[in-house]
Amino acid sequence: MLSLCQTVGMGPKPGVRAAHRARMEREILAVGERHLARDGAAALSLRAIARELGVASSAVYRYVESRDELLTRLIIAAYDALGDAVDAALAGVEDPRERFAVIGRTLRAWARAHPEQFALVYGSPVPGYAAPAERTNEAGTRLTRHLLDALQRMPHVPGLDVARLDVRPDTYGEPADLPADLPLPALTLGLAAWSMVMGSVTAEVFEQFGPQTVMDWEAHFEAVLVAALALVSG
Amino acid sequence: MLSLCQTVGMGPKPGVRAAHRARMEREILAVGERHLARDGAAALSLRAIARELGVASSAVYRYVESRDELLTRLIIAAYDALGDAVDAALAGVEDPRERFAVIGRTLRAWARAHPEQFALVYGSPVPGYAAPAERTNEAGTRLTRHLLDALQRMPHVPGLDVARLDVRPDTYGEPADLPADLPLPALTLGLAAWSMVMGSVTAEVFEQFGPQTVMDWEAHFEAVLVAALALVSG
DNA sequence: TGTACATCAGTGAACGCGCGTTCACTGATGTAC
DNA sequence: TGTACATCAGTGAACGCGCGTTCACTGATGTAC
Repeated sequence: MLSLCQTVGMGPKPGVRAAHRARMEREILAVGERHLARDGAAALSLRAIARELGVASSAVYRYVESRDELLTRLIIAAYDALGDAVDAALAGVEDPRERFAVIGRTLRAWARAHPEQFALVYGSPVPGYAAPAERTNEAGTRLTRHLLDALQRMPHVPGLDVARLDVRPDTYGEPADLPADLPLPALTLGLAAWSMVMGSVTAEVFEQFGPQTVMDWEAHFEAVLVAALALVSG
Repeated sequence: MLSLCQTVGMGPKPGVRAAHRARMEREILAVGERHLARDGAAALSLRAIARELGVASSAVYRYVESRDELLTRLIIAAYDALGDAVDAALAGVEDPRERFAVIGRTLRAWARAHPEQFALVYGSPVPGYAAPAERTNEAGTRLTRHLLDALQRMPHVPGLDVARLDVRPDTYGEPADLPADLPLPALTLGLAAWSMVMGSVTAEVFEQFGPQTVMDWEAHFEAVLVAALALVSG
């Protein structure tokens, strides 16, 4: 891989060191992800990671500024893993209603496969740690952008009399990614529909409904998607 | 209070000790709640509680079996605080649709006032700790019982063509509290509507929508309640 | 009412653990001439 | 191509911290006669 880069001449030649450094950074992140998945964010420990890598605990500080900085990287990695999954799942899907459903299904599948990562980004915040928005924002909004795009492009056929939604324009702000031409009721119902999807995934992954309530989550979730879409788009 | 009990003759007389013990138990729980609110469940520490009470760390073990047992008590206390709030708010409200809305509003108000308690019971699970269901179940289902009761008694006018909900009866189990005479589509839509409410509260309290998206959460939440009720009950 | 004994609350020291982070250091890898 | 110097990776010891939990103990509160 090193020689390949040199042969093809891409960028400054990496050298043995740069290659090792890149591999080490990847391994730290990978081990961190495994520990996260097993023990949760609060228990994430640089010493434990060093131990597993067979290296002195101080060596990790060559690659990572601090525990909190590693947490930040793990958050970004989680957002990106989910974002990549959504990108892949959306490929070739044109109909915006179907795109909404695909985003929901992908979120659910990813959350089930990586519950601790899901908790890290969409669950309760890690106490004593606040992710630096300027580093996480870009990865964190990938899913949201797809979602708002789909909402904007689907037909707006509210599933209820919108006059009953007593919402004024200044209820919502103007974040960078919010499409300006999304009519107000569609925005309200879109957020509501998405909260329904998120709430369902959360209920399943965190087992909020207690035992013996929902037996077939797959079927229930498909019904939730139908209801969510009916709300926004008829 | 002590003398009162003796005079009225309720049960075995408490004595100075019993009174002190009861007060101590209350204080430990209260300090625990404050620490929980400030630092989160993962940081809950018996030593810190003892320190604040001005007592040797070992003394706490007279009243609490272990850290995990205290966590269990705090979970039950949180469920009960929310349950009490819901009970109080529901008093005098007859219309089941309004009762559904009141439950939602109370949940939101309580979650905003006690975000860490909310996270403890409805957020990501505490790693390395599983609440013993036999102790938490009763308090944990108080809200659910009110909810299912309201769902059962409200008119069932689905907000969409129920034929599109391809849900079979065996999608759901038969937990003790699930009313048997709740028709299948109403159950599906009820859970979906409730997920929407929960998802909205979670989004607000955990700030999942990013900055500058929803400015007036109060107004947005009222719209969510309207949408939720429209889904189940027209 | 008074005394002997049992129960309980709280102490303080200790065990053993893991953590984040720093620091002076050795040895290997790169770079400039 | 060879040499002198700068950079980097990794070591191991240390600092200071907080934690849960146990244990033998003192002194106060209750109970039975």
